[in-house]
Amino acid sequence: MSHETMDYEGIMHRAGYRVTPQRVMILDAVCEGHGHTTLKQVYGRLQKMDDTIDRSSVYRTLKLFVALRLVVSAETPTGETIYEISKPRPHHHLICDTCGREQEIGQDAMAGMFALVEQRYGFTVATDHLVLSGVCADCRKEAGQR
Amino acid sequence: MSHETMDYEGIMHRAGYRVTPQRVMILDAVCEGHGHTTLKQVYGRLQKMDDTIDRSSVYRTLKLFVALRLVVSAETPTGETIYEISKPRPHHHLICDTCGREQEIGQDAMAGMFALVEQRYGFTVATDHLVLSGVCADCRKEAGQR
DNA sequence: ATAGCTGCAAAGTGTTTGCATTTTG
DNA sequence: CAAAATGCAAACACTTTGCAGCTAT
Repeated sequence: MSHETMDYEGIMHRAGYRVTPQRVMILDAVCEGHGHTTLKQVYGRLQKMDDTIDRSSVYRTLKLFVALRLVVSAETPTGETIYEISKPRPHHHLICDTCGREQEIGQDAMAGMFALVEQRYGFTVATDHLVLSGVCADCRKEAGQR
Repeated sequence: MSHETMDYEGIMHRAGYRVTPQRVMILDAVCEGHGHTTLKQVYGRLQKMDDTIDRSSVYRTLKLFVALRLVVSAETPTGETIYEISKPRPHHHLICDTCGREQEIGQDAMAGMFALVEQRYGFTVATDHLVLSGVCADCRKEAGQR
């Protein structure tokens, strides 16, 4: 879901926050990531649009967006924080250790595991954006040929 | 597995690294965490044993231990890096958002999900130490009573 | 003996905060 | 107009690095 298809202005307004050009640009920049982006990448994209925007605004705004659930953040196994426009349905990611490619997978791939954890340990999982690392199909095929 | 039950000296030695008192102390301090610890906590414990040990040694050593697979590291959903003595079998953790308690769960809880990801996307998951957040059984019970 | 490790100090990175000024509603 | 957001600069926290001296093998 790109931010144009969601009522981000309404959400921000209802929560008592202002819609400033910077905030719109930052949301745009997150969208342009198509999937994950790091804060660094967001900041880089913003520089091209308007180089007066400050890093601290990006930090503040991203944090706000996550609080408002306009944006989701997650930690990769290597400790990077990544941001992404919220989707109507929770989803997760696979990142290939070899080629670095990222792939999105649906909540249904996790549903069984979450249910199992709930059933077995009585623990209700809230994590809605997992990142798994491993080796993708293509890279494994290539590795096999060698 | 506490480090006393594994041949850490042999592992280090075979890999061409020296077994120094600092390294032994750091491994001890990770052990004392019983489950997760942060670098900060490890450093705190070390201070009580020997306050001449330097932070940089802790950073270096922890990194070495992870490379040697004596210690496993993981990222929590909040972006903290946690360390833990390697266990013979991979396992994962549940952290309760409400009470903060940590619970260990076996690989078998994930096995089905990993297999599904493999089958459906051809992606071989390598992540061997996941941390899920959510609400534990006790806290949910309490919340329900209110 | 010597390659490797440690502590120290300094430099990097990444992130947060206080405040004057500007802007939104 | 008032409240809130921005940019700036400084502070902060976390992590890495170069190097001289020390230590395990």
